[in-house]
Amino acid sequence: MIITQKGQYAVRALFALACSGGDGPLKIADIAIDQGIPARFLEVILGQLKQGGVVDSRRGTDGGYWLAKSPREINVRQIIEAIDGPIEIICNPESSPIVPASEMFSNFWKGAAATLQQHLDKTSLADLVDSYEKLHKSYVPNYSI
Amino acid sequence: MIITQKGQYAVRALFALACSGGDGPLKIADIAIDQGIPARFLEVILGQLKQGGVVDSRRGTDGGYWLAKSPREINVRQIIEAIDGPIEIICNPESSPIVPASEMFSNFWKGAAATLQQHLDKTSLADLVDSYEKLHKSYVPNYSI
DNA sequence: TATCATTTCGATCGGATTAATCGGGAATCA
DNA sequence: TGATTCCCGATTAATCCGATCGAAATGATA
Repeated sequence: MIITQKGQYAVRALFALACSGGDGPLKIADIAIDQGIPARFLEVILGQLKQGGVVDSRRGTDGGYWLAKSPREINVRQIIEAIDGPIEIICNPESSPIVPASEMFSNFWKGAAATLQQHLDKTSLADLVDSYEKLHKSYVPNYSI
Repeated sequence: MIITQKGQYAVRALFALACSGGDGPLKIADIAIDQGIPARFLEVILGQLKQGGVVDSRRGTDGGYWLAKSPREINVRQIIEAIDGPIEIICNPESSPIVPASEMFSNFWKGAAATLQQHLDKTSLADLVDSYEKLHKSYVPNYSI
């Protein structure tokens, strides 16, 4: 596995917030049921996303969470990195000995990471909502010839 | 971390075999020193690569390992997958509940994995040797104005 | 055939990381 | 004041990964 479960949960939770369109905050419990995420774990995740400035929140009876920016301005890479830290292909332990080919390999893995980062960069929450709606529409049977 | 240490070791070990140019097998101990890999761990890795048909080996006094195919025919993706299994962005546990957006997300992560796979696909062992030699040549000081 | 060097195989261990949970405290609003 | 909800720190539980070990099988050589 490359991206942690926690990171996936984060994307799903924000997707739910984006879908709600911003009329009133969404409660943890509701998002959890909606997206099949353990509620208590989602608490932790949303807390981290708030720290990262991706969402904002309010307590109390009509409390809950909402997106801090527009869905068009939030991309998947930002979400993942707010949760799991920088997206790397490899993590270079301090102890790893330097051999003649180390530099070449380091460059190579950096290049691989870059292609992945770019791909996640160019997908925004709005894009996810779009693809979901497109996919969902195609389920509606079409009987016109 | 996305690609395991074990996978990295595998690429480095095969790089060493590719560099040796195929004159006689290379011993585990030698590769280990050359690339800074724990020898005992390299045993496991090379065993797995043999199962995957990437290398071949012989025991005894002049034993050791060699590439089963030409460096041009072995790419990084094959190596990684022989060691760590298929390159996925996410691993979907059985227990994960299905929600309406599950299919959309599944497609999305598959797409992300595909870009990474393609990048690793198009880099062969021969390419790595080439980049290493190119990089190494640049270290030689050039005093001609 | 005897011997030596080397690969081969399976089991295992500790540590790190991750997933998830818990209890209680603090804000918000009616 | 009370109900609701977020907030925070600590803790457990489970999994995975890197690495190691001992002993057996095999091949080359003399």
